[in-house]
Amino acid sequence: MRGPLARPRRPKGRGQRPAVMTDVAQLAGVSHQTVSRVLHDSPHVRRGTRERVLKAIRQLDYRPNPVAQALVTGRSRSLGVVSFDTTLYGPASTLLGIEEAAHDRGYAVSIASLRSLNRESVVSAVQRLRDQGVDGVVVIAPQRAAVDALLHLPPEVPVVAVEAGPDDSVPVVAVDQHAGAAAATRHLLELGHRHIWHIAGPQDWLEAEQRIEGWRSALRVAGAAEPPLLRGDWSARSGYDVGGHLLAEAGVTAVFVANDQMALGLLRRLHEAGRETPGEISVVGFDDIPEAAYFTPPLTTVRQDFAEVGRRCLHLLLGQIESRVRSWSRVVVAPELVVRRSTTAARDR
Amino acid sequence: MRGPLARPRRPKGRGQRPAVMTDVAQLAGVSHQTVSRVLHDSPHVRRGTRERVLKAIRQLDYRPNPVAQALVTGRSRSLGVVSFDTTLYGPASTLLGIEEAAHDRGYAVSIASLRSLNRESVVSAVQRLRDQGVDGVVVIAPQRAAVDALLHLPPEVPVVAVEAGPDDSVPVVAVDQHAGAAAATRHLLELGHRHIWHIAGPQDWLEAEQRIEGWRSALRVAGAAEPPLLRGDWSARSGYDVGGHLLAEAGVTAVFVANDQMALGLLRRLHEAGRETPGEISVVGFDDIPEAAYFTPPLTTVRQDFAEVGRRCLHLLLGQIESRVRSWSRVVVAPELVVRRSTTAARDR
DNA sequence: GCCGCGACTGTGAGCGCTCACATGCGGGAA
DNA sequence: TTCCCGCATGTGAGCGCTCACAGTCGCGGC
Repeated sequence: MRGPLARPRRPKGRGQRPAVMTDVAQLAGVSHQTVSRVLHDSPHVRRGTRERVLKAIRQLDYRPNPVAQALVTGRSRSLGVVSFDTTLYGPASTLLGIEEAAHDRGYAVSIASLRSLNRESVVSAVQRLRDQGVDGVVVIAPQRAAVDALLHLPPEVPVVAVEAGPDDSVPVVAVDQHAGAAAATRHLLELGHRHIWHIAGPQDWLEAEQRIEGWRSALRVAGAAEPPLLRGDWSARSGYDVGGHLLAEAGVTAVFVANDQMALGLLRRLHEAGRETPGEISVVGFDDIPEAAYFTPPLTTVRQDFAEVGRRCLHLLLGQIESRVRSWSRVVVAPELVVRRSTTAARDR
Repeated sequence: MRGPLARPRRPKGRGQRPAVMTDVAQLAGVSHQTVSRVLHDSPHVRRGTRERVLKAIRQLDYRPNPVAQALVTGRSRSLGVVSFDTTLYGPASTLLGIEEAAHDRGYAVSIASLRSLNRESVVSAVQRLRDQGVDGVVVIAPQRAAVDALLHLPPEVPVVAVEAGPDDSVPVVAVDQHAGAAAATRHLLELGHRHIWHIAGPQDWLEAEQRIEGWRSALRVAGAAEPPLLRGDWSARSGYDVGGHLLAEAGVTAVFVANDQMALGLLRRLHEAGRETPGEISVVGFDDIPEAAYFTPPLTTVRQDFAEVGRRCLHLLLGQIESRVRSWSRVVVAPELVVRRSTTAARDR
């Protein structure tokens, strides 16, 4: 365990070999079991004994070997996270939320990133983590393929998913995409816009679909017409490209874009075409990435608390691990509309 | 190891307990040692035997228990990464580069994120990873404090650092900040600008200091005057704020900003003040985040290949682990100026 | 004065694997 | 034929720890 330089098994010189439990026991004049009890705060240790052991531990700078512990207990106190692209703000923030919460609870976190997104890759990433000894896994991969994969997982590994749609197979933590999208749409409607266009994310992303639904339902409730659906791929480039089509349409005054990057691309496109935002066209994004407040114009968007999602995932997962039952639950965190300057009232009409 | 649901030690029912090496040995009619040999591609196994073993492995869906392997070999085939804010594009990309490369080499990756940045926090993060059993650690924390911490690490743990300044204590992988900054400055100079301002990052960040040096040296070479140094904190907000000061100065026509986010803030500020970019003021950023191409205007910036940095780190680290020597080296990856539309020739003069 | 019981401590096995070594076997050199 | 050697395989110890159980000790009750 203690690393490459500790090799030569049992260097006779006693020199630098990290102390093990027996060393502590010897120094304290007790058995290894007593040391273990002290380590685990067992009540049946006399005060004096405990103190002697503690002192020996300090003296030898002893640290329990987690690998040995894991071998015997069957628990490694480590978790795995599989994620698609941790370079993206959302997943990165969720990951950070998980990591910090895990750390606080004494768990380590291993990551496995997916290069491609299909059932197989997700299953094998989970398997890899599993083989590596983690006690549980959280899957950040809100795509249909990933959800599908979750159903094909060996049932004995505790799993929690982020945004995994309505399947009841595993516990899920999700932001209420529907509500967020509806709020964005309503905001535009309330400003007097009649036709609210939507640039959606890719089809296989659940979040994209849910945002579409939220948009639709808000439109329906308001009795507003539903313009044709536009699709991007989350990138600024795609927002820019789709913006081109939008420009070709007459009378576009309001667009709800499924994420901030695409909104940025759209803003750029509109600017190039000399269309004023929000003067002529109002734009709402989704996510509230840190840069959104400094776009031109500052972007009205829907904030998702990714870190909170991460934290919730962790708690759910630990609950599952510690209770040893594969429970089912769905935790929803609320999004928040943040109004900035990319939206304004519809002109006259 | 095999997780919570495998508990009851030795469930007599043989039922679902994952197969262990002995099971395979029994089924194949060989000793456990032969199974181990097959697993490690030892040459001294007769072809027929090997095949029987392989078949048994498949039949039982046997997978070696990595925890047991780690216990006996003293190697866990896992690496740790400590990083400051993995939500930022740079660290996130580097992390991804490391993870993918590690995966390809059969190593797992654990993360430890730093909530605050000081010597102590870095040391304890490394210690934590270490205690958890990793074979080596890469530190992504290009701040003075982190470099300082690197010097105080127990010498027996293999470490590689990202951007850790000129100290010769640990191997380092870094982008050539000096060259990048100089290229950016030169670009502006070549466009005919006389006064190139610089908005730098925070003082304790090595990258910030190196970019300042690059800027200065390019100025010096060109015999250009050096305007007062401005400081931000990497955030768009700070770029916006510092932009305010810049506005107060007369005759500012060119600004080299130490990262893209601050450049975004500056762009925003200039826009609000009605100053045209690049017409009146040219702006260059640093990093080339994916959004930079869609800023208004598209940002001229210096691209850093973060993923490559991650990959190089990994190779250096594995070299160190596998050779068991703490070598020293410094790998430099070249940045690249990418010219877009936020810079243009100085007007007349 | 003896039994029993709780508080404290020790003993040994075993987690699943690898390492060092022992053993068996067949074939070419002497 | 005999011997030796190298290939193929097996054996046993032990990695550092926890679990289950087995003491040991002192004290109150009958």
